Amino acid sequence: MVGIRERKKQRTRRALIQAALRLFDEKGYEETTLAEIAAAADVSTRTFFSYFASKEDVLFFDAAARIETTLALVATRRPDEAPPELLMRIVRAGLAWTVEDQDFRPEDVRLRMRLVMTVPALQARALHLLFDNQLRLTRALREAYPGELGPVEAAAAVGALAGATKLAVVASLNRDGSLEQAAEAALQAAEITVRGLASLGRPAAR
Amino acid sequence: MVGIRERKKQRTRRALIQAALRLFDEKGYEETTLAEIAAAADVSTRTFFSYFASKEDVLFFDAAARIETTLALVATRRPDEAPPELLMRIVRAGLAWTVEDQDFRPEDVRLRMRLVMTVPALQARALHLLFDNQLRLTRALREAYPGELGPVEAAAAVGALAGATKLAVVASLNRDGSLEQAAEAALQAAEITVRGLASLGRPAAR
DNA sequence: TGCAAAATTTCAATGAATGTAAATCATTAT
DNA sequence: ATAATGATTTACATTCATTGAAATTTTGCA
Repeated sequence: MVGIRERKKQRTRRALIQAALRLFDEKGYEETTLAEIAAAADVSTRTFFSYFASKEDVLFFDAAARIETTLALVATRRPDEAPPELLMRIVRAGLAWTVEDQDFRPEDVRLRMRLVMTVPALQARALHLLFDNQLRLTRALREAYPGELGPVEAAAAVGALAGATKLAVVASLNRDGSLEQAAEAALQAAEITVRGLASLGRPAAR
Repeated sequence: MVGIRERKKQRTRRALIQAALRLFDEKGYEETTLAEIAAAADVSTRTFFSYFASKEDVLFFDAAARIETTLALVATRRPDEAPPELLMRIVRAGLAWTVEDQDFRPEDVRLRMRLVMTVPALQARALHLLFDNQLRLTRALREAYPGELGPVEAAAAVGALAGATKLAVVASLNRDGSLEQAAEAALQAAEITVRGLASLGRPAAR
């Protein structure tokens, strides 16, 4: 499993990611060609596609790992734990993962986030991945609460939490920028969602 | 405004849409080339791009009209109307628009929905449009409730409702298929969201 | 009718994505 | 140590979406 072959592949993969990040930063996403990325990582253009399915995908290298982790979390559901509690644990774990990324420099984490938020093609890809994960999470949630959670209820719960946190994060980043503030906004949005939108507007219960 | 010129353009636009729908249905989305669509509508390939910005866009011909209508609805906010009530009105209006499409045959409406749900590129585009609309709706909502609604609260409300209904619709369509049932699921999901996810799991309050 | 603006077509080019066959290279069995 | 094996990479060729520029046609109006 850890032969020269495997390690070389990991090195190439990382080289492609780093090359892409650097070039996207220097010249912009659409202005950077695949040929340039491949050249900067010292592989042929064709080889790029045996590592990533598309130009967009190179920036979502951790997507698979994230969804696996999320689904694994659902399996840790405690017997007395209601769906909203479990989902809140998942939200917090997801935010933590983003804020403290161990594999890449904070600089690169911010760069990636900026790219994903500003380049339409990347935005679309991100939303698509997120959506796919919501579908899978919904299914997993129903399995974690057999008989207790109807299809519409599960979809509503997952969709509402994901939608609220997503929009809160983006709105926060658009307004000021700090990752920590965005995470804080996401948490607030999640709490509002659990409590119910009805609590908005009139009561103003602080 | 209603000169020969305008009407001809509308006819060409419609011809492109219909040709695309037919070909996508017959051969599949990726198997259909722009050249074929243009040929079927009797225009040059280049002309396609003066009507639609991309191959994907031909299936989202009503996106602009929808968002305009939605934003206009926000402006009809009544003085005593709380945010969740206004948002529920918007949700219902959006569902109605989808279920009763006057411009196209129900057959084509279903076809389009099937395409958007199954073709990754279209799914991504749809999610991107939806997301953009949520950002605009969030901004409009804050303007409709000046001083009363914080940025996080507005984002949470819009995101939660949009996320819940979206996932409920897709889950419903994946399970059985009828548009009416999907709309019903969306309404239920919206109500759950307004009431709060906390109401799930234990209480089971019918 | 005849001209100016708008729309369309033609032509050319770029770049992402994919298929294919030849060439490389780590690993394994002899 | 070496040849066979299988995985990877490369070089090459092609398709197709998308865009720019110039040439041409169509339409609205003086």
